[in-house]
Amino acid sequence: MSNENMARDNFSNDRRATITDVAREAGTGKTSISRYLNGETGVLSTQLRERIEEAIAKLDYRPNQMARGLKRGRNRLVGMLVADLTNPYSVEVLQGVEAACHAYGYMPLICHAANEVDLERRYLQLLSTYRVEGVIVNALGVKEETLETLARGGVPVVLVDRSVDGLVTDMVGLDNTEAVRMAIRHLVSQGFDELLFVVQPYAQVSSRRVREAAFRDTIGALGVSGVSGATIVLDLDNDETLAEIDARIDAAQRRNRRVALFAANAPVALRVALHLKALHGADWQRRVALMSIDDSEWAELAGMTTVRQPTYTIGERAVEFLHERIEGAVMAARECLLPGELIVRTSTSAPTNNGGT
Amino acid sequence: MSNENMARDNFSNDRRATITDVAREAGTGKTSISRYLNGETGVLSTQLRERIEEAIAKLDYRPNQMARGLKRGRNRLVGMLVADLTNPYSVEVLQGVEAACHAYGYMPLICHAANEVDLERRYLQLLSTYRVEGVIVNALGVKEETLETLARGGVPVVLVDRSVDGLVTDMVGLDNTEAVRMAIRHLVSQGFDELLFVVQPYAQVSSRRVREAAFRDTIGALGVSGVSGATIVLDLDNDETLAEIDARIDAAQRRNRRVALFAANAPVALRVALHLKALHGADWQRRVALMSIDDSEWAELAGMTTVRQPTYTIGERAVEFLHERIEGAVMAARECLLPGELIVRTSTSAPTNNGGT
DNA sequence: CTGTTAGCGCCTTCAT
DNA sequence: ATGAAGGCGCTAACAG
Repeated sequence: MSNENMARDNFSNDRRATITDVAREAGTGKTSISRYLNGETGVLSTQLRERIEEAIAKLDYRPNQMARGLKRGRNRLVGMLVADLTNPYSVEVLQGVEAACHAYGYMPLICHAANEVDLERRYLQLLSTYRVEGVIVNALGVKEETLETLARGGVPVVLVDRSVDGLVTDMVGLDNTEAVRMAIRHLVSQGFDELLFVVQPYAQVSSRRVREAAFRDTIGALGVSGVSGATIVLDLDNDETLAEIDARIDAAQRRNRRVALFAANAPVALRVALHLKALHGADWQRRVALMSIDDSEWAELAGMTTVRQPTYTIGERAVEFLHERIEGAVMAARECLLPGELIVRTSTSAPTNNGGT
Repeated sequence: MSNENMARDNFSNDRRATITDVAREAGTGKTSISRYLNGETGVLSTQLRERIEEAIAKLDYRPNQMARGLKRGRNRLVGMLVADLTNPYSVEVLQGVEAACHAYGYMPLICHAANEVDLERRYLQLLSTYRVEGVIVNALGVKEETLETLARGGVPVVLVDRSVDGLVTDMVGLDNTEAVRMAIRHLVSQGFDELLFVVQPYAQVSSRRVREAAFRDTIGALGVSGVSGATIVLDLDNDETLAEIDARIDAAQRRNRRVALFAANAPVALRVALHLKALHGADWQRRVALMSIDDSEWAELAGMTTVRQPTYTIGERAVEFLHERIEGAVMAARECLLPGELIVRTSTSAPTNNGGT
């Protein structure tokens, strides 16, 4: 037997070592190994412990989590279902989730629904079959029977960013209402008096609805001050809906209004920016002001004012909620709304009131 | 008992139903249930099958994957270790991986190392304890003992984008050499004659080294034609290294050279762009040409020329390789280098040769 | 302090 | 065509 293979080949060639192998190697029973693994130290004689450590090292033994989970009923797995990893928001939340999971000793099982309801359902079922101890869900929003089944089956669920109709669970996200107010306050203070809120079709996504409602309400309350606004629904999969934006801007500028576009999230902002650039050329930013919720990486490059979400904290908080639930806490569903932060950049500085034609 | 609870409460209240419960409910043995679950249809009488289906539905039974895996030795889990989810490249590769995994019936366990070696190692170990059947790794690049242990332990490993010193495994990524050549060819054809290649410290990341080498070689071969170039190492965590870029540009322009910056990847491109913007203002793009490898979402917005990587395909191919290996294929390590695609935009159009001062 | 004995939920011969 | 029994790797009572 070649020298370099010695270490691994001691016992049966390929198969990973099991607790039994270790016990045999250490000349003891499986129980002691198990105790050692579970940190029940101090209950083992020093010499036994040493023998065990040697055996483990020699066999390169790693306890099989599946088997442990099967036995004790908890596998430390938590599911994290993300609607769209393409959205930087999700990735940032994810980072918070991951960090918190590690702190609590969970292993996050990340699933990416890619905005497809079928995938969402499929992953939810999969998570269920893997017996995750809890699930953090950035749901697509559609009433998902599987999700409800999970929740009713005793698996803790905490929602992120969006709530789901008819499902009462913990939920954590941005304080959308206040965020929108903050943004509008800023725009108005900068002298803009015609605000165009651009949002994707609400579909079932609660945060979009809430943001739009907040926009409408705030504008309504501002009516007397001469500030007006309107909502434009933009379908990212349908370029034609972009035309309405142009029309609105045109009309307003013709009336000599100082127009500002307010995108409900980063994907919308990007699409709008691309469109405006195609329309007005490289210096489109001098033609129309644009801000958005979500502080994406290119916002700084474009000098676009944004409301940054406390994404990382959202992720952390979600895990905290989940952890409490997993530990057995029983209480009414909680809602955690975190404040956004206004990042002022040049895009909303001087309302130059540059006319239309 | 309230009516709405009837469905779930039939058998013991909370615990998920097990195969035994189903067998009892269907008035048969566990074996038949198992057979049904494994699609050994045609071996079951129609009526038995119906009874089983009813029982499963009634109890909302889902087989426990952990238990199955424990028994048959394969749990259909594959690990996907991502160095940095913040990099859109990774997310795109991920999508290919996910799609392919579904096609093959694998469940991808996604782990995010967040550029931390400790995390990388920890996740690798975790994946090992969960007995994944294979791992796709976008490694940090450092010589990772754990990775080697895994591979030698018989777990198939496929590397993405980067290779790891001293580790021979399948690997799939961009054809960096050709990509760089293509880019340089483009720049030269556009009239640029002073090319500055900006890359992060190579550290252990093979793709960076390869790209830089390709740049140096290609420029070298071009020497006669009056095209020159240099490599600038940019540390994203140290703003001071940006100064060198300015100095180089200045010097070259003073010599009346037509300068183009060539970023080795998206993060570098973004940092450089931000810097240039801070330095030259909103119309920085008229002052200096910038292109990059990686076609990030803001590239279109900035009108930046790029080489787009076949990210999705890379992910798919990685899973294919892994699958073959899991199925037991034995052969020498393969290397799959996919071609990039040049996306020409305005940033590299007219080398206006705008002087320095 | 340490070892023995039952299972966890499922699959797989092996009988029937 | 169907069921009974044993065991995957591990933990958790019980005994010693």
